[in-house]
Amino acid sequence: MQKPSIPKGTRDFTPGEMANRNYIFSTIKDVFRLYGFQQIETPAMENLSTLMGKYGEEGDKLLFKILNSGDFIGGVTEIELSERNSVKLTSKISEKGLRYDLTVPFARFVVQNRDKISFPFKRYQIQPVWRADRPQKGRYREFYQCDVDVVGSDSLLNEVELIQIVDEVYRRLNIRVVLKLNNRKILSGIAEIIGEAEKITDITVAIDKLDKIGLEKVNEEIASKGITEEAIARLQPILKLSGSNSDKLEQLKEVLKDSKTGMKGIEEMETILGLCDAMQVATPVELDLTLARGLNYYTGAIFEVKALDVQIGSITGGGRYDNLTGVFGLEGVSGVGISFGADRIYDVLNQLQLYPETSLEQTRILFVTFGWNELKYSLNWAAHLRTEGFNVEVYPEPAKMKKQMSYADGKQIPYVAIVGENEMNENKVMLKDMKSGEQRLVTLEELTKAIS
RNA sequence: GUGGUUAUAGCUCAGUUGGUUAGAGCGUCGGAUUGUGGUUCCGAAGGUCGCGGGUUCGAGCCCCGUUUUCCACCCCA
Repeated sequence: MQKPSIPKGTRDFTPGEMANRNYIFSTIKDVFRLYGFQQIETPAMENLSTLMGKYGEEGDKLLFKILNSGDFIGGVTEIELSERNSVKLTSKISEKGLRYDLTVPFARFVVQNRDKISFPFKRYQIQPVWRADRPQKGRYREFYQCDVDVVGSDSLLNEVELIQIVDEVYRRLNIRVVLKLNNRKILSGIAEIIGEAEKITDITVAIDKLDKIGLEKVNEEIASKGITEEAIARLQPILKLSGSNSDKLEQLKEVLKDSKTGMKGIEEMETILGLCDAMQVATPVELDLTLARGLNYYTGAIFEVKALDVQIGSITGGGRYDNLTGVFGLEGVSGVGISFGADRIYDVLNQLQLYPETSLEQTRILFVTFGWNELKYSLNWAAHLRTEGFNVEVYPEPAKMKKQMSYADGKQIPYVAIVGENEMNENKVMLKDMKSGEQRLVTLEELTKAIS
């Protein structure tokens, strides 16, 4: 007999775990709806041509590819096989892949369904994504993203609205967070000012590690990318920025005054921060230049949310992308969006034990019986109670009392209706409150009242 | 993809320098208790020690390979 197992980086969820996960999903969904976002779904698999090249070279490697059906090796020549070039061979034997995120499929969706949607289009999407990553803490190969995006509107109000959503979701979930904010235009301005505009990616990736590896190592890494000493020297004041958001912006204005792009970024940042103040966003919003991660397509604001009380990667992230649909042939549509990492939020909630107590209770009352006649009798009562909106179960066989009662206990069902001959004759049931242990003989009407 | 780490009952874990028939707690099932769960007592089922190979008279323990777990790097939710 074989021992069953599941692929690495994937997980099963028990009913208890699902109750907790659904609490997260419904909280997030409720807030999304509060701002008028509408739900869409896209297929788990996309054509590889849609996915490839959208996440950089690293991303392509992390895509799960689906083997073509049937004789997938048939069209491959001996020469191609003997070359042993996996990348080349992949395109011959696989044309579909599992989605890597929700943003690219969404871009595809917008382009393909442009006749059915009007801008600004506000959608949310809660679905699993897959990455062929090596699993570790807070990192899975299958995990859920909860995306909200607005496309077809340049207004910075959209950024602010997303921040309000973050604020509200984490307020409802009772998680203390900080929202880090950066702007790609400011980063571009920095690269421009130090005279290394083409090296912006190398520079930002290195800056991103400032917290982790320290100033010296960052400088080493930048130098190793072939950036001149002079440029590195000019970068130093930026790396050492400190003080409040407005302090930092003042210092940046001085440094970036000759960069049109950089100044535009600062202006955007000031607008967003100003509006957050005006909207009384409770979550601390922090200008953080080291927040440089991000997919290649961010062009304006970049967001990241970190939990304050649990050490885990970011639990929400996103940003503005000016031309995401461009690769699919629809130019000039700007979008901004964020993604809540449901599985990391789940880990945070587990660690902090922040679930509401009621989230386990599903069934309100269980009917426990002594014989098949009593069972039949109970089915009628149950049917009636269900029309009243109660979640009701009838134990499917007249098993031993202990067995039936243990079942109620295990599922934490708060009420049990015990039905024997005496109860049937009186047209009543014995209602037991499982918490207090008290029980009394009641009519259907009294029962309805007692368990509401 | 790189480096380290882990794997023993459904779960959490013991298991001595390599030595007979691999243990515990929890859970499950049965009984004490034929109209009463959560407490208690008794009992039972359940393991090719991740898998494959090697060393040895003898391997859960040592060696090699492989898969898996967790951690760090790369990257990311």
